[in-house]
Amino acid sequence: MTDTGKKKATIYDLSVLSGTSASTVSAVLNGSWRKRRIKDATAQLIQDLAEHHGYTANLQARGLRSSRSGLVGLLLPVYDNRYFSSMAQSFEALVRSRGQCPVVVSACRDPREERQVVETLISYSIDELFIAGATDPDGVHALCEKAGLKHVNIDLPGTRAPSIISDNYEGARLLTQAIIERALQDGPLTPDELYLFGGRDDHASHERIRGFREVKRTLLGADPDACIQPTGYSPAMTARAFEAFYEGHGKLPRAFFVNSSINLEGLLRFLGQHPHETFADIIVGCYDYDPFASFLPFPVFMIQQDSEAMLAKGFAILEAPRRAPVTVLVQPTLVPPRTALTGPLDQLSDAGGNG
Amino acid sequence: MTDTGKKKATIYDLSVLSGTSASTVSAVLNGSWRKRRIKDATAQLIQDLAEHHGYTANLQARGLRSSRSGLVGLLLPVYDNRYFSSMAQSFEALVRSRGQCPVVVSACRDPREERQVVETLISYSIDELFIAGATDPDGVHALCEKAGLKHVNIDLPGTRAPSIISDNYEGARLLTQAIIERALQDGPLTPDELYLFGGRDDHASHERIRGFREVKRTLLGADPDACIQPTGYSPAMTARAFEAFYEGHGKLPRAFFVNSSINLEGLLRFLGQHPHETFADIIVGCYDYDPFASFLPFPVFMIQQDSEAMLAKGFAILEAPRRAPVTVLVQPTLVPPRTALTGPLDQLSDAGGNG
DNA sequence: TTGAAAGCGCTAACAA
DNA sequence: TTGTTAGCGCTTTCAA
Repeated sequence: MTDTGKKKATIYDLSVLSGTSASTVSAVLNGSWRKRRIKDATAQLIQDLAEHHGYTANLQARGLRSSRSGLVGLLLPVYDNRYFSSMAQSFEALVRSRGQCPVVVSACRDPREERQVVETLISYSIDELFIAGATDPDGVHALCEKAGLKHVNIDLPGTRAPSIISDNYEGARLLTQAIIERALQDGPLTPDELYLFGGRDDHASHERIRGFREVKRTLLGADPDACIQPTGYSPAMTARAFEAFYEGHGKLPRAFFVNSSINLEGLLRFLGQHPHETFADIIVGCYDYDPFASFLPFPVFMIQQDSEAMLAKGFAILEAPRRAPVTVLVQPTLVPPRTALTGPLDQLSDAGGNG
Repeated sequence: MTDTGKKKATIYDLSVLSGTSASTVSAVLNGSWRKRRIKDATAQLIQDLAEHHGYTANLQARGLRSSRSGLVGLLLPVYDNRYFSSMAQSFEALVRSRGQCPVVVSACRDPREERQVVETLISYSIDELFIAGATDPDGVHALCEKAGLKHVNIDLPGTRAPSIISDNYEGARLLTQAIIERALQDGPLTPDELYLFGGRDDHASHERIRGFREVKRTLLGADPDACIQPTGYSPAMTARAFEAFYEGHGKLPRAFFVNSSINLEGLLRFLGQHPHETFADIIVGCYDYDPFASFLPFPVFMIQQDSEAMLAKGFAILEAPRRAPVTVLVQPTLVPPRTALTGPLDQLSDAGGNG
């Protein structure tokens, strides 16, 4: 780091300094020198020089030339909840451990934005793309396909690309069963005392609703259609749905299944408007894990999805020679109330973060 | 999008098709054509052709040539908590609204990793860097300086670069006062009933501790040193600290200040090991905002930092002609218990996310 | 109003 | 074991 400023050193600077050619320098500095049979002494000299002058490769130039970038992308719908933020956290570690550079982007569940973002990533010649939560997976797939970009869907059942999805049906069954069993401890439960809130017209919601209805019918004998209340994926809309229900019925259902932690935030906004003693005896199941939600003043069962396993499988599939549009199911876990699990942060040293 | 495959179209393909030169195509496609006085008809023709063939610029080539990339970086310590994930969310929106491409990376609070990540970003010729939570801001600063990369520190008091920081002192005062007032409702509070847990040897912790002690001394008349319990920033370590305290005293303090949401997660892990009735009457202040924490079964006061304002100020500073290493203070907000605020997600249409 | 040409920093044949 | 050379796709003078 003696070079105190000016412009960044290039392989040409180094070739002059070392009295070798640029291609020799290039080979030494990008690791391909062993197979180019460059003398150890030459390599050593160049490496020392590079170190001394604080050389770092211009990755845009390298990428331009080799049409690869060392970048691996993760496309998220949003950052701001524990499911996706912990997925991003795991992704970072995984990609780094493979010597590549993770790039996380979000597209706000907007199909236009999704395509736009993916095009940008393609323009940077990213090497692989993990798609977690696109509203239009097949549109994104088409772009990737066209650009020859390897990609997998994470927790998203695309029909055209390999997909690793959480077993939403099984998870919903687990969760529904847990809610019912818990509710039965407080006395008999009639079918119209158990609702499902949240979700939208997507695959995950369908599967979860299917699992919910099936278990409910089996255990409670019936499942009136009115007990399914889709609200979309937004805290505000979910809060309104609870408010409407409350106005109509004078209370919340005794027990309910909430389709995601975002919907659960909607419940909180509703609760914030009312004394919580009013709802002291509700029982909630949430399809998602958030450590704080686990300690709310009523029982909250949660389903924790194994995003680390999904990502790992994703890499495995991308590495495999044949990449048929398979669908891999990953099993989620039931988390009982008042359970604070460890997360990806725990793998860091004195991990955690300010904030 | 008629071109069904093969290689991506380049400006040369388009120049042949349009019967113009590559430089004309380039100018038309990068928006500089008005000032190059290119005929409207020519521009239109080329744009149609580009559209038709699904042309997208190779950003690595553009970046290589112009040594800019359109990329704006945000360096986070970690993703997985609401403070940073919501900062990432705001960052995305802000950068996109300026027509640039946000790149979020994390460095796990590891100084080596931080420098490494920043070097990578520099190698991609990113245009600006927001540094939120580096353990070694001045080391990072040196790298940026050397590369001529414009950067600001967010919630981090670097001495060498402009810094926008949350007013930790004032926030801690607000929070401490709120805790004390609330505790006094349940009866008199002695100085040894109010503790501070969490934090480490960093600027933010110092400021918060200073604010805490000052208010405590003013309102309660004293502040024994034993009442400050630094635990580092990790849920696991914080949980152990609470466990140790509990073993020693047979109870938790009546009221305490927790230094971050990560430390608060540590409290949860501790609580998960004990019946919560035991702690039904504790009063907690948390320096950070998490919507779920707001509804825990005991009063939780929180401080919400205004990361959106910090980022916005950051952009303003980067745009200003003179960039002295100023320090800008941003005021945080006190959030009373059972208050679920809106977040950056609410600015999306039917926002929110699966998971 | 447009084109020709040079070159950003790097990689990878192909020669030597 | 190493050097020469020809680009990767784009921007940007400068000349026409």
